[in-house]
Amino acid sequence: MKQEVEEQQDFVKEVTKMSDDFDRWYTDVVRKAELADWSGIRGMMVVRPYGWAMWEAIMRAFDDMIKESGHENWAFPLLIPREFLVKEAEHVEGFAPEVAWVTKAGGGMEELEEPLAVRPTSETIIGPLIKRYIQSHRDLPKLTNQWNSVVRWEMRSRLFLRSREFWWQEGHTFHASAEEAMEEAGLILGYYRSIAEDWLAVPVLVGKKSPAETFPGAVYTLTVEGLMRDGLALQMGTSHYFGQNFARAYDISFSNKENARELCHSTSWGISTRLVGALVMAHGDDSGLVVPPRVAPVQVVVVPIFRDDESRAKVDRFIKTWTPELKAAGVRHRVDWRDERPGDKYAHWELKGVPIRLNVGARDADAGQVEMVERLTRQKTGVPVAGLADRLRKELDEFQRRLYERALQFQRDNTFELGTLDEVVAHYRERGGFVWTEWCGEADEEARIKADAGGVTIRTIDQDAKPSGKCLVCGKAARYRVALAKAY
RNA sequence: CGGGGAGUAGCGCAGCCCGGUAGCGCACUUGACUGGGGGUCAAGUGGUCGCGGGUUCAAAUCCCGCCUCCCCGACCA
Repeated sequence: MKQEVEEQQDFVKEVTKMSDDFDRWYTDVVRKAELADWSGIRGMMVVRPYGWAMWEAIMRAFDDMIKESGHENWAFPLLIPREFLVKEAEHVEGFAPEVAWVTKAGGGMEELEEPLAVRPTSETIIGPLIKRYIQSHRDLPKLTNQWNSVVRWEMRSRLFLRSREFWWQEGHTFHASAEEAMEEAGLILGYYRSIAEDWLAVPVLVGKKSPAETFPGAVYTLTVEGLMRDGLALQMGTSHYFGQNFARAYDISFSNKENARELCHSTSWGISTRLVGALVMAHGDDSGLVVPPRVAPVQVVVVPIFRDDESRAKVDRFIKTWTPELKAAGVRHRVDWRDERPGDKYAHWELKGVPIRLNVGARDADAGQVEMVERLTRQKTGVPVAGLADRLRKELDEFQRRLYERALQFQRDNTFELGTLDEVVAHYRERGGFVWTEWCGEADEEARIKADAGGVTIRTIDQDAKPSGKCLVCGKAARYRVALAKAY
């Protein structure tokens, strides 16, 4: 027996409404739900335990996936000698504007003979180091990954989405053949899709980047693109195939079965703490966060309700009869005994997006039940404590599924099909979302879209589609079916 | 990095124009009554006024330099 809550708009009062100002809403939620803060050092953030715990859940999930397929974690240096950094011309050109340099060191701040770059990504240090470990075709594939932070000197920053330092994983793999390397890039993209969809409950478009959006130095870049609730797209993970570009620059080669020297084929791929921002912007509402159960630091919060020592003791005893069962069942839960009023606690945990709250008072103890309230609809349901752990696991699975369904519906409602640049320009004057259209493949036409439609870019190319129509810009025969969007 | 705005208690702000030794709300502490959606009352704690320099008998207030944050642009996971 479920009862609807009449008015649910204003339960959490300390967050700017999403509809009033999405950017302020986002910042309010990230800070007030205790995910992260600015540090006072320009562009550098502090990730707080509640935010980091979500990243930890993502790390665990992804780390399990790559271990399963034979990848190994390494640690490579933070600082990259200039001579290494500059070897792959296209790559350097792409990253040069945002590299931070160490030029002085020691007590006397002595000038270094060779400046050291703080890694913006590690291709250029891993390349020259990994070649030591690759001699023969028997040493391949080399499937490496590292969990670390990197520094990119961004001019404008946003919590989780763009900061001068961010935490991520960067995978770097080396293969004996192009086919195998391309397969690797595709395998990882599938993992990224799973992280986004199965774990974060964010549906994504999966495809290839246009040349203009391809990672510097890559032959091609694969991407997963999510849609945030303000209609902007967010790149949630990329996987790059390098061909032999990096192997050539760093002479990463091996002896094949015929004892001939051959260059490796390599890939790299990454997902970052940006995904925590994605989860906020894809699921949040005017009351704050809504956290997908699979990555939720707290899946179930218990709010005891009592009025004196006697009822407090009674409620405490009652709660202790079933929390061990929750623990055994792997339900991440917390009992909130803080000395606050129940209403405060409700608002607090709603802002933090905890999927399920259990209100437990003396009445419930007598009845052998709890009052279950779920975060999306705030529906209240009386649930007997017999079999509570199983029930909660079912509810959490259901919550995860509904969150994904809701996000998928949103994505569908905000995905359009248009044929001409004029239509695209008109569309983005009014709203956001993805627009599928067809494109000839020329860089000038791509630049034209960006210029005319106010920053709209090609987010991804559908690799399976065979276009039959005309390019939206020039009207010539189209070669690619592409998804457009304004993006973060 | 260009244009605009701002830094005063943990948070949000007033005071600055017109110099005279620091204030309000929330939070916090203690106590009482309370407790199923952000309660009431009372008494308290907390500040080198972003940093450095200058002018002055005297600087949160005026002048110069720097740092940080916010908004708008160009660059980006």
